[in-house]
Amino acid sequence: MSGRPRQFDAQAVIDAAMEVFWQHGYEGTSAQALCEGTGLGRGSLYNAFGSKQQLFEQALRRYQDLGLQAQLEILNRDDSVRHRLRALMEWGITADLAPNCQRSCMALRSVLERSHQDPVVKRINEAYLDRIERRLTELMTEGQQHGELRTDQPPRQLARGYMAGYYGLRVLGQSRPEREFLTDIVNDTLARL
Amino acid sequence: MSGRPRQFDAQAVIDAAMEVFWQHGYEGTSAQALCEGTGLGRGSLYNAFGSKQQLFEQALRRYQDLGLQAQLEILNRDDSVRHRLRALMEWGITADLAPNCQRSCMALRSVLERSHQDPVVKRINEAYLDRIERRLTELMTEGQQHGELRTDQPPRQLARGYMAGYYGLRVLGQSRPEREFLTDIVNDTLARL
DNA sequence: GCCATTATTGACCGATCATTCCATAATGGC
DNA sequence: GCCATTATGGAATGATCGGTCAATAATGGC
Repeated sequence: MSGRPRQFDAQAVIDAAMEVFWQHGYEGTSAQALCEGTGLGRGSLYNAFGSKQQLFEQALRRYQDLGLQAQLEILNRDDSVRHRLRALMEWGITADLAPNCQRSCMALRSVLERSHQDPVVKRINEAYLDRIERRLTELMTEGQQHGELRTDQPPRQLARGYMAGYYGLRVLGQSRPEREFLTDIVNDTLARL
Repeated sequence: MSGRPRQFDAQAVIDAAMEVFWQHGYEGTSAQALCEGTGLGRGSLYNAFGSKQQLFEQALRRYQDLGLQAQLEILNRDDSVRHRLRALMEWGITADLAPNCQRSCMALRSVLERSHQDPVVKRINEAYLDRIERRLTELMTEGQQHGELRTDQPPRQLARGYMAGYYGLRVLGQSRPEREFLTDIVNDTLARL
C-alpha cells in the first residue's frame, strides 16, 4: 500500500527548484540544471512533480508565498502608513541592489515570459496581485482616515498607482541599479501620496 | 572584389526577426523560427548577422528605435505637458490591450531576461532609458515653468517617478489587462503631478 | 518472508538546439 | 569568359532538450 518512502523533503526540493528558475528563467532552465540544483535524479523529479512546467508552477507559488509573507510583514508593522509604504519600496531596492544577485524578481519575469503561455502561471500571478492590491487599499484607506494621505482620490486608485510605482521600481532596478536613481523614484512616489 | 549581392533588405530582415523575438523572447526563439520569420536560409542568416545573440541585439536596437520615435512624437506634440504625459501612458495601454497581442513589451522583457547575460543588451537598454529620462526631465521642467506641475520636487525626480509609473503600468498591463485597472494607474499618476 | 506499491537511478529516446559547412549561384574586375 | 569574392539554401553536426523506462531498492501489510 505505502511503497518506498521518499528520500527528499518536497519543500526543500521546491525551494531549490525556485532558486534555479529564479536565476535562469523558465526557458533558460534545463531538466539537467534542475537535477543538479535539487540533487534529485530525473526519474524522481518527474515522478514527484510531473513536468518542468508543473514544477515551475510550484516554484512560482512558493516564491509568491515567501514574497507575500515578507511584504505583508512590512505592511503590517506598527508604524505610520507612509513609513510602511516607504519601507516596502526600500525592501525592493535592497533586493535589486544585492551585490552578487544576477537575477530579477521571479514573479515579474514569469508575468512577461510565461503568463501568456501557461494559464496556471497567469492565475498565480493574478491572485498574488489581488492580495497585494487589497492590502494596499486597506492601508490607503487607513492613511486617509488618519489624515496622512491626500483624500482627493479613492483608496483603490491610490493603491494601484502605488503598485505601478513599485513594479516600475523593480523593473528599473534591473536596468539602472544605482541607489540614487531608485531613491528618486521612492521619494517621488511617496511625496505624491 | 564585390561578390554576389544580397537578395534581402537587411532592415526588413531585422524587422521580421524583431517580430519573432518580440513574440517568443530570446530563449524561446529558435534559429528555425528566425529562418521562417525572415524567409532567409540558415547560411544567409548566420553569414549576415553572425549569431542568434547578435541578431537579437540588432532586433532590440530596432525595437528601441521605433519605440523611442513613437514615444518622442507623443512627447513633442503641441499640447499641455499633462496631456502629453497622459497620452504616452494611454499609448502604452493601447499596446497592452491590443486584442490578438500575446506579447509584452520586448524592451521590458529583454531587461529581465537578457541584461544580466548580455552586456550589449544591457547597454542598449540603458541608453534608451537615458534618452527617455532626459526628455521627460525637460518636459517636467517645462511643466513647472508653466505652472502646470507641482514645483516642490526637482524635475528629474518627477521624471523618474513618472517612468516608474509608466513601466509599472506596462508590467501590470500584462497581468491585469483590464482597462479600468490601467486607467486607475494613469489617473493616479497624473493626479499626483 | 513474500507481495504490492512506490521511489530511485541513470541509461535512453526522438526531437530540437545553435552553429558549421559545402556545393552552388551570382556578381565585378579583368 | 574566367577568376576572386560573396551570398544562398539546406544538409549535417554534436550537443542538449524535455521526458520515459526498466532495473533495482525500500517500505507496510500480511
